[in-house]
Amino acid sequence: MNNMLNDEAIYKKILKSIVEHQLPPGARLPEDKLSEAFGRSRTSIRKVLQRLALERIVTIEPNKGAHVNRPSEQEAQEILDSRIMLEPLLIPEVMKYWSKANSKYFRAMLKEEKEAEANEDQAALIQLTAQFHYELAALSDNSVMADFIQQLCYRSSLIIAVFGSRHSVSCDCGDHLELIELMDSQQDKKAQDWMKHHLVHIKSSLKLGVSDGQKINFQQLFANTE
Amino acid sequence: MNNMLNDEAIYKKILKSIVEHQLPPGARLPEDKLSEAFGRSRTSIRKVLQRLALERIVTIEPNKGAHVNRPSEQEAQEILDSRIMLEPLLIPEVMKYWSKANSKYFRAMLKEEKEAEANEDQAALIQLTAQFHYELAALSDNSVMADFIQQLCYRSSLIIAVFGSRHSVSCDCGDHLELIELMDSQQDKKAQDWMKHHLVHIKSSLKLGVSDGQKINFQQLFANTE
DNA sequence: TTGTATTTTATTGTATACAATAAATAAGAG
DNA sequence: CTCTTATTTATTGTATACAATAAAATACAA
Repeated sequence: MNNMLNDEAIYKKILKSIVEHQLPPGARLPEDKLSEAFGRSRTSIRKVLQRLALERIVTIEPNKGAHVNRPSEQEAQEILDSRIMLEPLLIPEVMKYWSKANSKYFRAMLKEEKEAEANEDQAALIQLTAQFHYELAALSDNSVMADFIQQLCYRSSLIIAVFGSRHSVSCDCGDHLELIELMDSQQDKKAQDWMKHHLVHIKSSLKLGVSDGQKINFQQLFANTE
Repeated sequence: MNNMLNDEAIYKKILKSIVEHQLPPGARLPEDKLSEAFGRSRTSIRKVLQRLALERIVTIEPNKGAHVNRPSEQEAQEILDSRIMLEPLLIPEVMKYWSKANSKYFRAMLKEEKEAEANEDQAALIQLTAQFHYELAALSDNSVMADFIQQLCYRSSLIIAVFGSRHSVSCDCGDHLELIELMDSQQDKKAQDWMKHHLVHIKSSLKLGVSDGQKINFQQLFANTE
């Protein structure tokens, strides 16, 4: 049962549901419904929602409550641009401590990715793709940077929900393997370049500039074509 | 009067006091005392403290409440290393939009810094030094990065409180002016290098490796020297 | 005294009650 | 019927009450 989860556990459950698109951008998160679902008071739920809000996973509007954040086009670009700047920069730091054990661990993760892909388990696939990036960053000896990257990965999941094509999420299982191989063979510069291109590719796969549901042209949408 | 400040205002007041070292690292932040001081219920105060905790300005230990964060040596290094990585990277972005108006604004800020220095107003000096860095970052067209830098600047203020020499805080009023002049004359590369050296200099001015009160060698300290 | 056990005090953790606000519905005027 | 204005309903905002925990002070035995 869900009974008597602590705040951290509630936080993780909600976050997971959002990252895996079970709770899509824009979804309302009413305090009393969640309170009932988790068997805790609204106080605890509010605490969790406020945390998610500070991490920009959720937005809280005064007197209107919490919703899953729906990133704007600008936010999407800023987040991807940040990742394009930062993640390649961390590669050399990661490679300093790169070991056989690391390689094995990440190859196992890629296998899971492949399985999720085979089973068309979209939720698991999204989760694993993000995990790959932030666990890699966590191998650098700078947890301040790693935590920031992790947050950007979670936010990227929202971006994909809003602006992603099918291509955005499933394209790069093969690609991730390439990186591991470059790391194994100590090719710093190539690994760094790979990461940059990988992220640029993800960014370019987004359907930016399509004004997703914000200002719909009803004239065009319902034009009489009979 | 302080009566009826909203949460944001309370947050800013507490943050300011911490950044300016009125509330030093390690200081307790009891909910009921703050609640009384601001004329609001503990609920509001808790919300603010939890926000500060997520921003790593404050630490909250279960059943022990909130204290102003006392950064470890490792945390200090990670934060400074992050700034050394990131702030020079943002300089080109900032320079794209650099204008006469910006120059004027920042020169005015430097004037305030000088005044604070002349009046030996340590609090104002610390605040202005941090402000210089994060307002500069805010000129880049990436608010995600700018917000992160801002947080690192606030955390740096804690680092200086713990590991800083007098030198750390007051050394670089003249220096900041040099940067503005490089920006005015569009010397991208030099401005970038300057920023890196500036931050490296700040880092090296810290008294790291002195184990500040953590694990004192009493044997050595009270060795009989008579 | 010194060390342990017990009580007291101070402080945080959590739930709930009530107030305030926004959204949805219903009522009434033109 | 349409638009505006009340009224109701649902939901969030805030304060407070009480429980749980940790720290401090006291009492007691060796």
